[in-house]
Amino acid sequence: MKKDLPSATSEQGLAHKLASSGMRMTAQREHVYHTLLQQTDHPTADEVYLRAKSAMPELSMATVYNTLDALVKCGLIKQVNVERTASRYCSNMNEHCHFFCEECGSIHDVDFKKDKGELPLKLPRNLVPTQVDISLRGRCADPLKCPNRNRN
Amino acid sequence: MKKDLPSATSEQGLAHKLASSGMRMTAQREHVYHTLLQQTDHPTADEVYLRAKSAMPELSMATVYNTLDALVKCGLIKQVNVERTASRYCSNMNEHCHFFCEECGSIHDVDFKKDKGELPLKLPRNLVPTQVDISLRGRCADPLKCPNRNRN
DNA sequence: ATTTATATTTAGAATCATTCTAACTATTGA
DNA sequence: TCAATAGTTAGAATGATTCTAAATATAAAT
Repeated sequence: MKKDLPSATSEQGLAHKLASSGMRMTAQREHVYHTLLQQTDHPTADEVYLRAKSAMPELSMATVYNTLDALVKCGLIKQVNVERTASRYCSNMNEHCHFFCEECGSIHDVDFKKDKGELPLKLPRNLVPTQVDISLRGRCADPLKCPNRNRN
Repeated sequence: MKKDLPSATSEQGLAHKLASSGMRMTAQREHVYHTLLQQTDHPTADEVYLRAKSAMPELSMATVYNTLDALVKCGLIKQVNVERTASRYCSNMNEHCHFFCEECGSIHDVDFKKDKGELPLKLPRNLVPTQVDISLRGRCADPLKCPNRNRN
């Protein structure tokens, strides 16, 4: 399995993006961010906590929540809410949306087409959207064999 | 203000839809359903509880939750999750999506265009969606004057 | 009508994810 | 090196929702 070491690129990107939101770079933030980059499987805060804690045992849950918030605010990760259970976090920052398999609980990224025109909505002039969210639910081809079964 | 009495139509629709999901018609369910029809403003479970309770004081919160679930399962109402706070409920069953104003907290229904083609997604063959959800966030023209300010 | 089986309601306890608190520690800039 | 500020921590608190177990209502079958 390929586990990238913290790359200079992502470190600098992190420090820079944090700074430009008036936030400091810390060991915890760096570590949580890299934990997210290593396994791009839409973990919950709790899962991030468990993964990150193994290499940084003093890490607290509160810091994980704080850091995830910070990273979302910096535009380095996305918060994914396809279910009403715990939020999940996504380090894929390409524009995409999410498919939730109701059978196996996995979440799959779905890209937009190159030329995505306008959405077919009768949007009144008085409503000005800054964000559009599309989410799909259904089943993957074979949920029982899904490699992401209950984990993606 | 126009408050429709329980119409024969909606009562029968309710009884029938409940029955076809193997559920019984009860006074509580009827009352909660009509409470939802009377004010189509995306109330939370708690708000439904307060409104419904005034005319049926013995009503419990648990029953409101049970009933809302039942109505969602019967296809008589929709659960709306534009925020991670309490779910809201919508009795508009025309196909539509929701706009959430981050300024005033109001939720507005947005209809689809007649001919909504396909969504511009690169959907892999192995993912079969049964449901597509679009949600918008932004601001309404004048959130301060929004008639639905913090309540819609 | 009575009985029986099953569904529903209820209050309150329990749960889960998340946020808050207040003391402590680290980082930055003067 | 010090002061100011930001970040971390454990644990308590919160809020929405679900669970529990006893009481009640409904429907179906005598």
